[in-house]
Amino acid sequence: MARKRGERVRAILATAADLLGERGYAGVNLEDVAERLDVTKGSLYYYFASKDELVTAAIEALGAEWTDRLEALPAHGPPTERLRALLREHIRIAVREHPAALRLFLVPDEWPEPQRDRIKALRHRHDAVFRAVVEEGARTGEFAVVAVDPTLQVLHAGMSQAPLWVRTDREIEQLTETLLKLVAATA
Amino acid sequence: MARKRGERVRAILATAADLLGERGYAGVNLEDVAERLDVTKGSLYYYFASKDELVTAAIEALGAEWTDRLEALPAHGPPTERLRALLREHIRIAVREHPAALRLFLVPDEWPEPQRDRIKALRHRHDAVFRAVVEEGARTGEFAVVAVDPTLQVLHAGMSQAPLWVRTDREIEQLTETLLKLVAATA
DNA sequence: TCACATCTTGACCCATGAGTCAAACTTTGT
DNA sequence: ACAAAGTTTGACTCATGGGTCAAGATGTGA
Repeated sequence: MARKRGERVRAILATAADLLGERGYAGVNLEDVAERLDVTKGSLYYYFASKDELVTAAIEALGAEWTDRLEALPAHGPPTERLRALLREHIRIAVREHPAALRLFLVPDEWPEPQRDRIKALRHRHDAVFRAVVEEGARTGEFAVVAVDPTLQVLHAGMSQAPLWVRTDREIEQLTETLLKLVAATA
Repeated sequence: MARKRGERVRAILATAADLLGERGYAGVNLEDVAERLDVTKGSLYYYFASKDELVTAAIEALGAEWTDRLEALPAHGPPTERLRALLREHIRIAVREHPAALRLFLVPDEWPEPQRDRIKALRHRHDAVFRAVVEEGARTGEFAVVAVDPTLQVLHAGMSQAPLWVRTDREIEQLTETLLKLVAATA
């Protein structure tokens, strides 16, 4: 049944994403992915044609789900509140569910085009969520930014590295408020 | 002569650091490091006992030189100016000289203690340079920060990821000013 | 020129890990 | 109960890459 297959695939992708985050692309071997799932390597090749395929799909799946959750947040209210909610949610997911995601999206430079493009598309969609809010705030004057691009880049950088130092709820709040300063009106 | 040996070692470390940044720890092989230096792998083992030794030394050397240059900046004047100079210099070095340094300091989780400690010490020294300025500014009231730790963390994150998006001088300036907002007094 | 130390080489060993595949096992539909 | 489809296995090949080492090359000093 297709349902069962789908779940199998999802389990594989989730495990691969975990390991990938922990060790980076070159550090992951399919033997270990298989072992964590209590199957053998050959079995993975029944679902995926190659390591690259599996890895790309894993990154894609995690990234898509992540962005889905951000897009599901309420899209009304003042930009400051919406940005705060986005930052908090993103950092929460990173810290609590995917503490190793940092390395995950750091794609090797020498990857084949198609794979890189898929990851790029992912990043683009993720970026758009934050960009919309920042641009709206800048337009209405509620935000004061030096420029939109570097602001977004620092937001992403700060969020993605959060699990390296942040643990507690209080630290999540502090990081969120710190990042909000990037768009705050200055004295 | 000890002088020649020192230069040889430095050349090896620099090459290793480059490759390491491009591909990450697991992606680097000594064969390629050797080839770039026009020697054979065996020769590297005359200077370093193992891959880990070589890699750790390479990270250490690059990191130490980097921090040296930041520490050499003038230590007087108002905190805002000093922080601006630090950010600009750090970003310049990253973008122009070590665009691939991002992966370099992302040490594998399963490394032996001694190696990890050496890298940790490096980061600590680097952090201290920025911390001193931020704390001074916060003390005198020239800076307004949510908390010192998250502020420093976001500064580091933003700087280290700079080469991913920043190229031109103008972009370097914009990123610098954006990061300065993290410590700016709010309206 | 000779002896001694300092490199450098290239062939070698060995473990790891990607990818293959025929055979066996398990479902599912009839 | 049976057959076809779907899934898993484990043993296999092969390339890569860390690490070793004896032999040769290059320098240095007397």
